[in-house]
Amino acid sequence: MTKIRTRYAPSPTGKMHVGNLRSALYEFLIAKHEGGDFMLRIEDTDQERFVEGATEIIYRTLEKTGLVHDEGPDKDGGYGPYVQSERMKTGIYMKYAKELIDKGEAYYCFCDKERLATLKTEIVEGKEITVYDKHCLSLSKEEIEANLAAGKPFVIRQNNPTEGTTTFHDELYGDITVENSELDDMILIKSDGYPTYNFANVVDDHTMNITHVVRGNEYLSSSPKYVRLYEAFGWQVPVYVHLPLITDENHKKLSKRSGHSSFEDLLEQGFVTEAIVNYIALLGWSPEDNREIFSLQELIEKFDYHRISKSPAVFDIVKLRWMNGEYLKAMDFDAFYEMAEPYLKAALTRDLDLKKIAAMVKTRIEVFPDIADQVDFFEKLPEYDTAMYTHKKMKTTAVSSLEVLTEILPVLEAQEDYSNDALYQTLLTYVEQKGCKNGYVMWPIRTALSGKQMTPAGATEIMEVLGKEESLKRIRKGIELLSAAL
RNA sequence: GGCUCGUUGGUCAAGCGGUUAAGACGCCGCCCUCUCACGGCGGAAACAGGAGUUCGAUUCUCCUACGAGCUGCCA
Repeated sequence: MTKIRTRYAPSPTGKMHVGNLRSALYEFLIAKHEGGDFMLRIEDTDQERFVEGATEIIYRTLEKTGLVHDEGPDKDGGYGPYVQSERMKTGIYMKYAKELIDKGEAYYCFCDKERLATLKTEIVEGKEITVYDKHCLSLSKEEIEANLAAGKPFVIRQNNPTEGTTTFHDELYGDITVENSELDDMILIKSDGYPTYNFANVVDDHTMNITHVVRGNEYLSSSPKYVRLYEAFGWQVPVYVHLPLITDENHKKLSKRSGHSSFEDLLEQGFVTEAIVNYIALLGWSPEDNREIFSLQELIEKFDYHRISKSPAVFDIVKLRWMNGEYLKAMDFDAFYEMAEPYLKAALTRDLDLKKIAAMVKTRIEVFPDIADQVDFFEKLPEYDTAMYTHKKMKTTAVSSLEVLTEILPVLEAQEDYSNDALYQTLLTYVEQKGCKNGYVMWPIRTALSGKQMTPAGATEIMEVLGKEESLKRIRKGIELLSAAL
């Protein structure tokens, strides 16, 4: 069996969106699962849409996600160049286009915009539907020569038959057959000399020995035209794997405007790379068992592309958040701290034990920005309503809380050891004396310390972090507020 | 409009002629607990509709509906 070669062929037009990333991931996995090669090819044949820096984003993203390419512009594997604009300079596309012309499978077209405009047949949903009428196919050799000699702008179009059908096979979708009359004579070479995606893609995939063409579903309906190109050249048609679309919650194709769907945006929102990769791997593919958490290495082992689904998948940020939380919980503490520290520092300016706080928060957040809301009370006691002291389950009321706080204050004032363990012992002793439930005592103290309904830690842990002075200050404040309210 | 593809709970999905139709996220309830979270247990929630084929269809075929993609000198 020949070695599998797949490719990720993005056009450098901006950020890498989740759909792009998933294509790259699947292309990588399909190759690596079989010990094949994965390559990167930059498709920059549209100079107008080229965005400065976009190529760098592609490199950075592939590197960060671990989708290491075996060949690419920066890693010559003998099939270069790997950038289409550079390939064009070698004359490769024009050479093959001419070969097609010689075979009668393509032809020069000198039609200008004005003539094309007369072809407009109908307008559907604001878009003009034009079908080229093969006008230039009937040009004589002499006319063509004359036009060329006169320097008249031209394009080269594919010459598709008007009768019969074309069938191609997709690994996921099976055989797809279309009437040749539906195939319009698409442009192969643009008037600026650049090849269109349609042509460059076929030429490059063939000349770079790509065995499995893996790409988005949006190419499914134009694939018959590509297959005709392969056949016209007499080249072996590659294995096709068309991937289902990823949509937003409204089932619309993920768009830049719907926001936050690019890989970089997700990182900014506090997601970790591994979780993002893991999540998108499951968007359109599932393993044989029920497992959901996979490292890249494990994905390589398990990824059988025949299990890719055919229907589109909705990108669910809520589930991604859950998965990210799973990754944070499983993360080694030092690694977690390193990533959490900037968020901690942004939220806390006092001198507090950030590591202790990080540990508290680790199992309680899904993404890093969640930290702010969790720890804000350490920084500053918020304004709070004394109604919070009344808690049904804890059987506490404003009156009972005032009593507890008043009784415990001198004890805490006398206490020297403000470690969690020591404080906890002290409070338990008090609970025993009183003969009440833990919560009856803990709730009012925690409330006074935090001013919040919920905190990432219990009363004694909070005191440990806050320290004696601040803890007492907050408890006195609680007594003051309760007294005033009663 | 034409062509192509798709359609299992709100979402991701398993299923590939016979099942009480998995599992996960989310949601709800209970337990655990120094509040919340974590963790544990449980619950509500689905085969788009209609014809066939078959002893039997979620699984196969056709039609309809809905959705999406393409219909660019964009990829």
